[in-house]
Amino acid sequence: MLTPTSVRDALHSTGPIERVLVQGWVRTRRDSKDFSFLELNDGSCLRNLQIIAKNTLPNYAAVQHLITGASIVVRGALVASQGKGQSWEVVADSIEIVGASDDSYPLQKKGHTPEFLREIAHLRPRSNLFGCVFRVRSRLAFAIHQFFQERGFVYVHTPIITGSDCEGAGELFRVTTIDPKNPVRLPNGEIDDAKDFFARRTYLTVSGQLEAEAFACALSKVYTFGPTFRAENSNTSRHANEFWMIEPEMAFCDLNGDMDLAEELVKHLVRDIRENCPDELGLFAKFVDKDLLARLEFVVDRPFQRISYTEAVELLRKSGEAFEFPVEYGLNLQSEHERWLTEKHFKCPITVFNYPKEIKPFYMRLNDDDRTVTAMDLLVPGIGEIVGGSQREERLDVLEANLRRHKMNLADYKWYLDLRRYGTVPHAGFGLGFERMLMFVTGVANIRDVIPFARTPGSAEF
RNA sequence: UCCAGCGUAGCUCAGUGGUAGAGCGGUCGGCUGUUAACCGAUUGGUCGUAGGUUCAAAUCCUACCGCUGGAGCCA
Repeated sequence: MLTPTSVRDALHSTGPIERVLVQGWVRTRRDSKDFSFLELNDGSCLRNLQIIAKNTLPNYAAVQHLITGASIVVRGALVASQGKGQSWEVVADSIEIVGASDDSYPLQKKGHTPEFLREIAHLRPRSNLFGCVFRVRSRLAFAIHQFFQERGFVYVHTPIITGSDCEGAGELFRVTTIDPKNPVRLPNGEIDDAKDFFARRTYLTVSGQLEAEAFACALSKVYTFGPTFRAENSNTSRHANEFWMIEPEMAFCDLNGDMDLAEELVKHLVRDIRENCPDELGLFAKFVDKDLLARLEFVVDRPFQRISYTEAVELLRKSGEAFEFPVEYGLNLQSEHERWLTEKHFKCPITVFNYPKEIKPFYMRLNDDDRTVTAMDLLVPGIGEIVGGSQREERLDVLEANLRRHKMNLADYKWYLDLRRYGTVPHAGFGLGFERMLMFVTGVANIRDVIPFARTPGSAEF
């Protein structure tokens, strides 16, 4: 019984192999006089394996009708190629046609636009571009775990269904088993949430941060890595309603430690992908973003710039640039402002920290100036915000005051306040958008093209 | 959700008031250790949908749908 060899392993062979078994999908066929060339791809790598199908094969007539998309199992010999372009090829003894394809198969061997491929999300991983994207996605996820595990972080699975509805991170999807045609109602006519499955209102999580804080205040260094849901009607290339997020949280850590970790993480991930996915990056550099390799090198080589919000506002005001939106202390930085800072002024990733307390959520730690909180946003060229984080308010009285100032119900946060009541410690963390990081390392410009089956407003077909 | 642009063959696009087009793909044939192969022929259309203007609409107008880019929200 011959065990299958992947295309990747076959192409990396150090010598000829008398008997190999390879299987996959036909990318293209070229006929020669007495034989046919088949390009076989099995997704194990970007490159195809060339199969020589001689006209002495009993099913040669059928082989000559193989077109793009067909699946085959090939038995034969791996030999040094006579042609240019590849060092190894398989001379087939037999070709079993497992599943034929026909002329309605939408993928051609020529380039397709990502927009078209998005409409056939079930077939697009068979394209070169998306095969590369999803191999890199897998490697990036692995590199994230590796980074944290090597540094003693504990992986925490925070809940996907959550009861807290006011984390300040946007609109939430409701989770309910209430029959919309026949809900149990209160005397005042409102739906009785106490009769719902969890005996309260529940939602899909918008962040695992609050739960991660609880675990950081026990296991010291933790991280989450899981799906996140936002019900915002966002129609941009950087937003999806279901996305993955990495949220480290560290006890006994301040904002500087937090910024150090974010910078170290981003650099580690870029370095890892450069080292482990060179073929994929080569394809992105060729067909997606010509400046990709130079930008990634730049990121690895140089320290990220760090400036306070106040300094950023000063720089923007002195820039002489005609911005569409006003630059003023106390206002949020607009996309155009962030872009100017990272793309035009510093030309590298930057971390902006210490934002006015009025524009940031309740859990961020108040600075001694009483005006700013220890927020930090890591901005990268081309994408904008990739990391958002802060040192958390660990002082019980200040946190309670924050909750009141944000008009939030203290009783809903009893367990969160307990963390400050019993053995409170300074702690900090951030959220890294997994897809945004993937966009950054691949150069792919639309978030819908780095998610296997994207969920965006009006779109959940697959 | 707001602003702008675009919907023509399976794909990428040209056609901007007067006969529906090209390249690629598919099919057939030729040539050939080819490799985004090459050469010839051929196939292929509710011009996004519905109204309207006009002798005549892919082309002009209106609405709707879809997609793309930008903005807001943020990861």
